[in-house]
Amino acid sequence: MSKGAETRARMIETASRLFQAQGYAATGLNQILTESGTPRGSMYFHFPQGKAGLAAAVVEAHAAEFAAALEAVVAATPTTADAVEAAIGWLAGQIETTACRAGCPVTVVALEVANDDPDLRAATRRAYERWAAPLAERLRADGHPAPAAASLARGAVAALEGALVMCRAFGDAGPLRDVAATLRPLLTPPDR
Amino acid sequence: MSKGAETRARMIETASRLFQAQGYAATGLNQILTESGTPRGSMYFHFPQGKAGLAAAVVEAHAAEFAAALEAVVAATPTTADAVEAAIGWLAGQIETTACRAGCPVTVVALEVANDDPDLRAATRRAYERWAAPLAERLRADGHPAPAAASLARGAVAALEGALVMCRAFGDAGPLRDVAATLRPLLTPPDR
DNA sequence: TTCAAGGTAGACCGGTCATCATATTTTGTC
DNA sequence: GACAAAATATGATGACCGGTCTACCTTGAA
Repeated sequence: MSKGAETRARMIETASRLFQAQGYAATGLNQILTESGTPRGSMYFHFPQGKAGLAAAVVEAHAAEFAAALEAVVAATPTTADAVEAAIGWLAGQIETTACRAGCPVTVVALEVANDDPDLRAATRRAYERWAAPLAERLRADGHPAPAAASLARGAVAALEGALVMCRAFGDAGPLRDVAATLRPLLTPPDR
Repeated sequence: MSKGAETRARMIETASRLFQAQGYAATGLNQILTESGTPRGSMYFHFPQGKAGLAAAVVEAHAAEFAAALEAVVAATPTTADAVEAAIGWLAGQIETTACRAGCPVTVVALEVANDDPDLRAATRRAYERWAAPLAERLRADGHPAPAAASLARGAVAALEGALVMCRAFGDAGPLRDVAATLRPLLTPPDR
């Protein structure tokens, strides 16, 4: 990785963390620069679209990272229910070790910016679709017909995202565990 | 209603609408005052805690309104599944008539402010609990044991909230319908 | 080593932000 | 009508905002 690419990655990582903890509009570029130890001049070099461009990169990075994690647990567990539960276990760990400051930057950007930035709306949509895809595929392999599998996968992603928000309100990972219990009977194939 | 109380109510209603559409930090007090046609001096009179106090009033008002709506549909429908579906139908209508600018101000405040304001965190928690309560009660009446009913009710609320965020990203009410389909088998009593 | 491209440093800009303070007006009760 | 409480009007404050600009430095390939 070149020095510039490292600078860029640090900006994205710090922005993601701050967006998760406190939202998009409340996170100023000065804070991102200070906490990442990166220079202002580089911000506009790497992200010519400015703050929105940075947000797009954050959404894309998080989408890829979480999609990879879901694909990995789907490949490593016998049922969709087990995969989702593994993902939830990981998310719960994040919530607990960060005192609820960890969440989902895609949800932050969708809520705060999507109405006024069609590109960011599309980016957040792609992120959610990307997360539903491995679950839907697995559900089809479990015997669900394709439309129902896709719908159930999206429902599961919605439940996860809602649970993350509620963990913020409750101050603990309880809601994620509620969602794990809620989804289990739906994601377990009938032969189990 | 006195003139002052009307001013206060207009502030809360406008703030709620703007928080839903664009988030908390991106909504400045000037915009709230301009769009509600209310005076700046009155803001600090009615809300001595300032913007946070206004947010607390928004959360409280929305919690009460949606709890009342849930209680009404629970009382008017034969099963929990029907009640949740009626609520989802209403929410979908809001999403569609506002081009996705309607959402949930409690989720906005939880995401953006709860980490730095313990009072607002507690207020958002109470709101979610208030929404889960009528569902849990109904699920108990359907035969679910109390701990499972409470957990499933919270899971359902999480799914609803996540669906609202995803509607923002998708630009339509599709995710709410996915969640309705996802929850139906879980909320339908075994004798149906 | 050279040099072009990539990347950085840092000052500056006009604008917005939430809050505060105090004088004034309005409201509501007796 | 009197009067106290409620509500409003309005200007001011210091902090912060994202973006721009230009000179300069660093990197990486030939």
